[in-house]
Amino acid sequence: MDTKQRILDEALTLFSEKGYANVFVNDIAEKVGIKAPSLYKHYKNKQAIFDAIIAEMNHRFEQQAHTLSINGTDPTADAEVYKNMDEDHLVKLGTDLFTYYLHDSYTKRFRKMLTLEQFQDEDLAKVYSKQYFDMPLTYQGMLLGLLVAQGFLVADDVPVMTLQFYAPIYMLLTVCDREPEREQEALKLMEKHIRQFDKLYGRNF
Amino acid sequence: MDTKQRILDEALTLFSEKGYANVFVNDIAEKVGIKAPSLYKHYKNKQAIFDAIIAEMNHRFEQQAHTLSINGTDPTADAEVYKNMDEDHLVKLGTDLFTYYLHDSYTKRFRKMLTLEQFQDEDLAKVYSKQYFDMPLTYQGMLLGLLVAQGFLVADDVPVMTLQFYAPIYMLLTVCDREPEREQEALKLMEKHIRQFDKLYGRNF
DNA sequence: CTTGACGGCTAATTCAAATTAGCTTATGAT
DNA sequence: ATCATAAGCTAATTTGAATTAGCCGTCAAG
Repeated sequence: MDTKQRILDEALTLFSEKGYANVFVNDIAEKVGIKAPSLYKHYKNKQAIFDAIIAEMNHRFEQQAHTLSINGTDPTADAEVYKNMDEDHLVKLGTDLFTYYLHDSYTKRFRKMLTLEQFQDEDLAKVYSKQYFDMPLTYQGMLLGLLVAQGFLVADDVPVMTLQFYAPIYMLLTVCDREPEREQEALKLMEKHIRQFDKLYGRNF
Repeated sequence: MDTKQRILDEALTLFSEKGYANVFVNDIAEKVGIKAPSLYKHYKNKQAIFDAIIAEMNHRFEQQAHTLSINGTDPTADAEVYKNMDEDHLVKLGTDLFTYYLHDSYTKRFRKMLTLEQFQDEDLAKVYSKQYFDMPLTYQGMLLGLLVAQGFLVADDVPVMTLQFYAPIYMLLTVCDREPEREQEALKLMEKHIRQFDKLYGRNF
C-alpha cells in the first residue's frame, strides 16, 4: 500500500479510537513511519485527511448499496436461498451479519469514527442514520418480506418486524464496540433473540 | 443558580454538542457571561470541569438506581399498578419512557456527551453500557417479569423479551439524538412496535 | 470602618500542535 | 547525462488555546 493510502488507513484507526480532535498529525505520521511535515506532501492539511476518509467511506457505502439493490430487487435470486429457511438458518444469518459488522476492519473503524463525529454536522448525522438505521431496515426488510412471502414467517407489518429483528442486533453491536470483552455474552443473547424472534413470527398470531 | 453550577451546566451543553476537545474554555465562559480567566476561580482547569460533570452524573445515576431498586424490589407496589394492564397502558409506558429520555435536559445532554466520549477510557465505556444497556434491561425486565407473573404477557425468556422491547426504543432514541426532526416518525414506529410486541407476547406461543 | 476573601477583569505567558521553508535524495523520462 | 518531480527530512514559524499574574470592587463579619 502506498504512503498516501497508508495515511488514510492509520488516520482512520486513530480517529475511530480517539476522535478527530484528539488525534495529532504527529500521531498519524508516527504510525505511518514518517515525520509530520511529510504528511503535507500528500494532503493539504489534517482536515483534508479526514475529508478523504469520508469520501472513501461514501464511495464504499454507495458500492455496497448498489450491490445490495441489485441482489435485492431480483427476488428470484434471494427467494431460492430462502426457500427452505429454518430457525438455524435465520440464526446463522443474524450471527454472520453481526460478526461481519463487528470485526470487519473498515466497517468497524468507519462506524466508530462516525459514532464520535455524528453530532459535528448534519451531513455526518445523515450518513450515520442512513448506514446504520435506514439501509439495514430497508435491506433486511426485503429479506424478511421474502420469508413472509414464502410463508416462513407471518407478519402484518414487515417494517416493524424488521425493526424488532435488527434493533437488538444493532444494540449489541454498540455494546461490543465499547466493551469488546462482552462479545461472547452478546453473541449468546443474540442467538436467543433470533430463536425467540423465529418462534414469535414463525406462526400465526 | 450560582456561577459554579452555571459553568457545569453550560459546559455540559457544549460538551454534549461538540465533544470535550472541541469546546474551548472561552466558549464556556462566554455562555456563562464571564471572561475565561474567571473560570479558574471556580475550577482548577478545564479537565476539572469535565470531572465535576461526570461526578454529578454518577451521583444522579446512583440516586436513580437507588430509587428504582426501592420500587423494584417491592413487587407489591408495582404489581398493583400493572394489575389490569392493557395494550394502551403498555404503549403509554414505552412512549413516556421514550419522551422522558429524549427531552429531559440533563438526561439528554449526559447521554450525548457520553456518546461522544465513550471510547476515551474504560470507565466512561462502562458507565455508558451500565446506564443505557444493563440498567434498562434489568429494570424493564422486572416490570415485564411482573406482567408475565400477572398473566398479561407470556414468555419463557424474560431477558430476551426485555431486549426485544427495549432495543427498538433505544435505537429510535439514538436516531432522534442525531436528527431531532425525525421524532414524529420515531414515535409512530415506536407505537407500532409496542402494539406488535403486545400482540406477540400477549398470547401463548 | 476596615479587612479579607470572593469573584470578576485585563494583560501577559506558556505551550503544544499545525503548518511552512527550504534542503536532500532517488528515480524515471527525455 | 540531466533534469524535473516526488517524497522524505530538519529547523523554523505561526497560531490559538489554556493558564497564570496581578489588579480591583463588593460585601459581610468582626
